[in-house]
Formats: sequence, C-alpha cells, structure tokens
Amino acid sequence: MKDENTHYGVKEIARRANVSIATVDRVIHNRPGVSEKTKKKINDIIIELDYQPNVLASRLASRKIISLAVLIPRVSEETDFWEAPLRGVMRAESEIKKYGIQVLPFFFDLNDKHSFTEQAELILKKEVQGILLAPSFIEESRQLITACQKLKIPVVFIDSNVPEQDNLCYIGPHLFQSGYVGAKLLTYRLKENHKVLVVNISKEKDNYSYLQIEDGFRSYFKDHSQPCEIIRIDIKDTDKLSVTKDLTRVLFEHPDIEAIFVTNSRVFSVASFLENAGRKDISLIGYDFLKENIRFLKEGMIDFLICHKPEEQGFRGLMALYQTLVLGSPVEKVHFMPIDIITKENQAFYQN
Amino acid sequence: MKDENTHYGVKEIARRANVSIATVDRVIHNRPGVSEKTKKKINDIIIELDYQPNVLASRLASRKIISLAVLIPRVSEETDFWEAPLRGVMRAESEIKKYGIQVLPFFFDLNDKHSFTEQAELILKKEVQGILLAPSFIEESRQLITACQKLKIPVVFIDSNVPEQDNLCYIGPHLFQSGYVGAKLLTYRLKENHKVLVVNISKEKDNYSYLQIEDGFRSYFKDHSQPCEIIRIDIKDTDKLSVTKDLTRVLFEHPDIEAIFVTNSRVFSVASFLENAGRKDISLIGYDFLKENIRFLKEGMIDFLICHKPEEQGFRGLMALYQTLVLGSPVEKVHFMPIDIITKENQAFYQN
DNA sequence: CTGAAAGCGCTTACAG
DNA sequence: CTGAAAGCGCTTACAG
Repeated sequence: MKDENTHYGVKEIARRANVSIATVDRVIHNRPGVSEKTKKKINDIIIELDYQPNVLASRLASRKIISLAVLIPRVSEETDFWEAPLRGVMRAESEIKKYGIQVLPFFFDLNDKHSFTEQAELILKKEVQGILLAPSFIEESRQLITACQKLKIPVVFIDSNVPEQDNLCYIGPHLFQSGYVGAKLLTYRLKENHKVLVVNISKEKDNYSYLQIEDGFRSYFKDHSQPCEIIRIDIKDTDKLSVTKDLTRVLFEHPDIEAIFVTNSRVFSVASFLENAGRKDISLIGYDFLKENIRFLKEGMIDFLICHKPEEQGFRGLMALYQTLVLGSPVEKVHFMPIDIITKENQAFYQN
Repeated sequence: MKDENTHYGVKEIARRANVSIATVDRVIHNRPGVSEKTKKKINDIIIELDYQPNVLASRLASRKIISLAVLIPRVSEETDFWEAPLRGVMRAESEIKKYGIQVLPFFFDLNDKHSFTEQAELILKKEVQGILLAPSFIEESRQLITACQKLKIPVVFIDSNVPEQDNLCYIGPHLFQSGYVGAKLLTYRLKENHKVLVVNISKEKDNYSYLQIEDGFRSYFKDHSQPCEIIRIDIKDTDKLSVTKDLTRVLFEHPDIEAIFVTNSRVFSVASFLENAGRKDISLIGYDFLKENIRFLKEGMIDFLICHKPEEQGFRGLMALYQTLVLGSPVEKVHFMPIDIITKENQAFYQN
C-alpha cells in the first residue's frame, strides 16, 4: 500500500548516510558535534528525500515546553477593546498546548509608559522563546525589540506597526486605507452642506496610529475632489465631561456639521453625547466592535463601525510564533487584516 | 516540576484499575471484549482523573488514514465561486494531513441533478468516514444524508442548509439577514423615486436560497415602512444574450429604476449590461468575491458586494469533521458566517 | 475477556 | 564526533 505519499523519516536518512539517527537528529536541529563531512552527507540526503519532519512525533518526544510571552494593554474600565486579542491568544493556546506550548500573558497600562518598560523587563527575565507585542509606545517597543534581536527571540506585532524594525511580522490593519474606507462610508450619509468633523479622543500623546487613519480619511476627499469641509478636534481626556465640553463647543461653532468620524474605538462617548444632546441628525462613524459601540449601533446612533478583527489578530499573532518556532515554516512579514464594515443589520453575525 | 498541568495517561489509568493499558484502550474507544465490571471501573477512573487523550500520540500510533469526502459543484466557466470553498478545504487538509487525514474531492454539475446522485453513490462506495456537502439539490441531498445516517457517517453542509435534517452541522450564511443587509445598503444609494429591481439569474429551478434572500430584502422595507416600489425579474438563462434581453425589456418598462439588487453572484453580468447600456446612474448590489465582480466593483459599476467567506466555509467545514472524528469534541449545529460588506475601498484586504 | 510486546517517528541523556 | 537505548503516550496485532 505504498502510494506517492511515502514519507521517509530519520531512520531512512540514517540508513542511507550510514550513521545513527542521533546524528541525523543533530544535523536536523543544527546542534553542534557533527563533522562537516557527515553533516554535508546528511543534509544532501535530507534534500534528496525532501524530508518533512513529523511534528507530532517531534513534540511528543521532546518534553520541552515552549513559552510565549504576550504583552498587550490591560483591559480597563475605559474600554474592553483588548479583551478580543486576548481571547484570540487564548484560543490559539488551547489549540496548540498539546504541542507543549505555554502562553505567559503580561499587561501594561495604556496611560503609563513606565508599566510597559517594567513588563518588558519581566519578560526578558523569563527567557521566553517568542513574544507577541502591541507596540503602543514606539520608543519603548524599539528598545524591547533590540534586546530580542540580540537574544534571537522572534517578536510579532499586532494592532499597530513599528516600521523599519526587525520583527518577525506585523498582523493588523492598514490604517491609511481604513480611514479611506471611513470617508467613503461617511459620504453615504452626507446631505447638503458637506461639513464633517473628525474627532480624536486619546490621552496618549505618542499614539500616531490615528494620524495614518486621518490621512487616509482626508485622501479620500482629495482623490474624489469632493467639496467637503473637514473640521477636526483633539480631545485630550477620555472622561465624559471633557468629551461633552469639547463637543458642545465645536458643535456650537459649527452647528451645520452633518457627520462625525471618530478615529478610534471611543466613538461610544460621542454617541452618548449626541444622544443626550438630541442630535440624532448627525451621522456617526467610528471603530471597533465594543459592547458599548454595538449598543449605539443597534440604537441607530452609530451608523457604521469599522473593525479589524482584533481577536483574529491575537490568534494569528500567536500562531505565527508557533509556525516559526515549532514548524519552522516561514511567515509573511506583513499581514493586513480586512477592513470590516459593521452596520446595525450585519452586526449579529460579526466575528471579531 | 509538577504543576497543576499534571496530565494522567493510559498508563496511570491501567495502574489504578489493575489492568493492562490494552484494556484501557479498549474501553476508551468503546471496543468490544471487556467485561462490564472492568469497563465500569476504568470509566470511573477516567472520569476521576479527567483523562484527556493525547491526540498526537494517538494519531502517531494509529497508522489508519481517515478519508473525508467533499462534494461540491464543479468550477465552471460560468462562475469561479466554488474555487474558494475548495481552496479552504485544501488548506484544512494541509493543516491536518499530519494527523493522517485525507481528502477525496468529488464534483457535480450545478446544471445536472443526475451528476450529483452519481457522485454521491461513488462516495458511498469509497467508505469514507465523513462528508462535506454543498446540498444544492435538496431532494438528492436528503437521500444521501439518509444513507449516511444509517452508516453513521457525519455530514457537514456548507453554502446552504437543508433544515430538519440529521447532519452534523451547517456552516454558511444566514440568507434572510443577508438580504436584509442588502436592502439597507441599497437605501444608501436611493435618491428620489425609490424604485428598485430585484434580479434572480439562475437556471436551477430548485434553488430556493434566493427566496430567503429576497424575503429578507423585502422585510427591510416593510420594517422601516419605507415607500419603495420593488420590481422583480427572473432570468432563467445565464448567458449574456438572455440577460441583456430581459434587462433591456424591464428597464424599458421601468426607466426610472434607481438601483438593482442581484440575489446571487451573477451580478457581473448585470454590471456588464449596465456598462454597455451606459446606465451608470443605476446602483448595483450583488453577491460574492468573484474576479469579474471585483473588476466591476473597482470600476464603480458595482457599489457593494455581499460575501459570506466561502473559503472559510470550506475550511471550517472540513475542520468540523476533523473535530468530531479525530478529537471527538462537539461542534455547533449551526455556524452562521458573517455578512461581509465589500466596497471598492476595502476589497483589497478582504479575506474570503 | 485480557495482557505482553512491538511500534509510530522522533528526542534525550548517557557512554564512549 | 558518534551511537545504543530508553522513552514520549498511544495503538495494534497476536497469544492466551
């Protein structure tokens, strides 16, 4: 019953090379203590036979546990966004723990750079084999990555990218294009005066993600030479009071604003404001599949949510580490997530 | 180094039950030849220890190959829709073939019921352990499923469901809601007279899928008591001539139609017609991420495509079989796919 | 009805 | 620099 599927194993390689399988094993894993000559002989046979290691057997025999660190923002009362990537990570872990893989989660505070550095140091002490990272703080992330480079620890980015960095890969949104899509959706809701407001609500001064989003947003109008007046506002504090105060002011100055585009997941606080202000005439678009956002989406206060599959980012991020570390197969350097459009009507079936 | 992760195996069960591991194995797999007494004893220990079998070891030791049949429509020149599910199936196979799983693909002709029955019989002869099925022909599918029930072969449906059938699960769209979303999207493009055309292009008389879609589509307007005149047309042949003829007629009778909703993936032929007829003023919505559709989407002839992740349907469908057959873990009876909204702007990042 | 033993394709000490 | 042997947690004949 030998079909074309005949796979040769270490035994056959050893037989052909006239060595023991222990030596074959050494060559396969690049372990020292093999003469160049036998090494070459074995490698040639490996190529000739197109040897594919049996991951099952390998993981079964090796009682080593591979530890992967995950460093992402802590879920705060302010937003439950980071629940989703964590869920994805956990799902990945439960799928691959049978291969002896263990996940060590670390969390930092999005309002505190120091907590990031702190956790990063903790990770380095743990001697993990790979890291999944949300590089929210660019400089601090750069430092961590430099350290990992020296230790040859692969790092995967999710949610946002730090370009020109020697990481394993990035799995997340194409922010520019995402803003572009946002603009397109917004045009569906424009009526006469074509005046829109872009809102960025964030305490973090160093988060440049929204710049790319806003860039894409503005580009849409440029590309389509649509006459559209864009007002913008930065709300530097995330609490209800600040949001209310700032929005009240801008809407007083520009009562003819037709639509609002929020560059991140805090669109719910704008929705809440509009609801209280009785401005249901203003269309609203923002980001992310948060519980609060969905509530306003269902109520009709939010017209569209754009979403980049945060759960899948976590899942795929961890699987990318697994792929290099265990399977030794290559991973794509950049993997953009889809730009999902969520409305009241299709939200029930959305998969993060 | 014994943390809470201590997992007991067959050896420990055997030791505690004072039997050999062969007997434990018999009980685990419900194989005959064990006295009720020892069976009970072993089962009790299994429960007490919360025994989790090691799939790796199990698949490694068992040299049995599990064969799964896939029965889906053949990719025709008319449409490449079924490429995607097949791709998903292949991707699943390459992930799990290391567990000794083999996929046997079978194809039928969507214009020929007989070819379905023929292939179904071939599958039954092959003695496969599971079937992934696109139940395009309802009666014929029912027959196949009845046969599988007797043989205790699990069957997974994708793309469309056959309700009240004892299959393992359904993985596919919620058609009603999908039509509902289509209607919502269409309203974005409506201007004055609110007159829309619903087009169903299909040779198959027995495909009821579009009825559910149309139902959802109409329900949207009912729910929102929007004044909207809905014209409908059935185009019974898929060739260009028929489509042109029928559409020319209906647009002559109703020159004030503002938007067209096509209930399936043949929206490209309507787009092609509109382009040639110079009716770029008419908005167009349809289904599926086909090459031709994307071309028209990019050109702006199609406004929205709705898509239900056909590749993922194939992938998940096969994985569902793997889950029951190999892992023995339960699968959800119905798994609805997201209702994805594709526009010119986000199409580049869409993942089928 | 039950068990001893070999084997799946690897890895891991240990010995030389 | 290299090999013989035991073992990972199961399954599979085979023998009784």
